[in-house]
Amino acid sequence: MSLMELLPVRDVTACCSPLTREAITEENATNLASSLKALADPARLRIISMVAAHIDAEACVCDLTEPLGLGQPTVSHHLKILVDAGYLTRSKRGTWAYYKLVPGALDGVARLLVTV
Amino acid sequence: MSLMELLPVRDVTACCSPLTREAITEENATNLASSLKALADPARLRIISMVAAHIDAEACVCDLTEPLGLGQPTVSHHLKILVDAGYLTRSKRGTWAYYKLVPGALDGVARLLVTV
DNA sequence: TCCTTATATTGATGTCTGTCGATACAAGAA
DNA sequence: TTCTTGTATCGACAGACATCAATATAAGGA
Repeated sequence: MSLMELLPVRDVTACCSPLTREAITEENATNLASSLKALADPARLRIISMVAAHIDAEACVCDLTEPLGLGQPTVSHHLKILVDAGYLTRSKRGTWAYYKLVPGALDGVARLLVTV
Repeated sequence: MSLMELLPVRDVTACCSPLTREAITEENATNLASSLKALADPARLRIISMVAAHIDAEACVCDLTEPLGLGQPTVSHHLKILVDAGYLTRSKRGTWAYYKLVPGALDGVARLLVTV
């Protein structure tokens, strides 16, 4: 239920068939809920969208704080949640930390929701 | 940010293209986050899965409380959130309230997440 | 070495959320 | 009408969350 015990979304989505295809287990429901919770915040959705739209599809913290209108610690906090959940990767170059989308992560979640 | 001011998921997903296709607006991010938040709970994911798996793809509160292991007020609370978010419909017949999936609601959310 | 810059972490605060027990409401049966 | 049953709402409580200011860490430059 908390955002702290997080299985990477890749592992969460590898396990099962779509929600409405067969009854989900309690454990898988807990894991999927955690992955969705990591996504279910306006700032984090915008971060994902901004990273995808940025040059080379990567962005550093300094690219995000001003357009988000949030403090740097808050942005770092959201980025950590997205990395821990497996939606973003972090790579440090010099003093900068660059964040990129994990290919297929969002698609894995989408696959579990779809009904067709 | 709260679960209380909720736009039906149908309206949320009608508005925009996938998250990673173009930068999402602040308002659309807020709406999508609310729709995802309604989904991001183990009990509610299991409810959706159970309703889909039930006979005639509908279920009443009494069908859900025991398998969920939650009290009746708690289940009613979760159902209200899912109805308000536009994932379920409620129809009352006699003393029973029957809940059904809203066709296409989950697919609308999935469409916004997908990157391909 | 010291300074500067970019990022992460810590601690605190107000708000939100999931759950329950108690109660209210609704509808059919006696 | 009264009783019973299924569901909804209310009030309370503990835990979780988003945010910030302050501080710590890391890495390059002078």
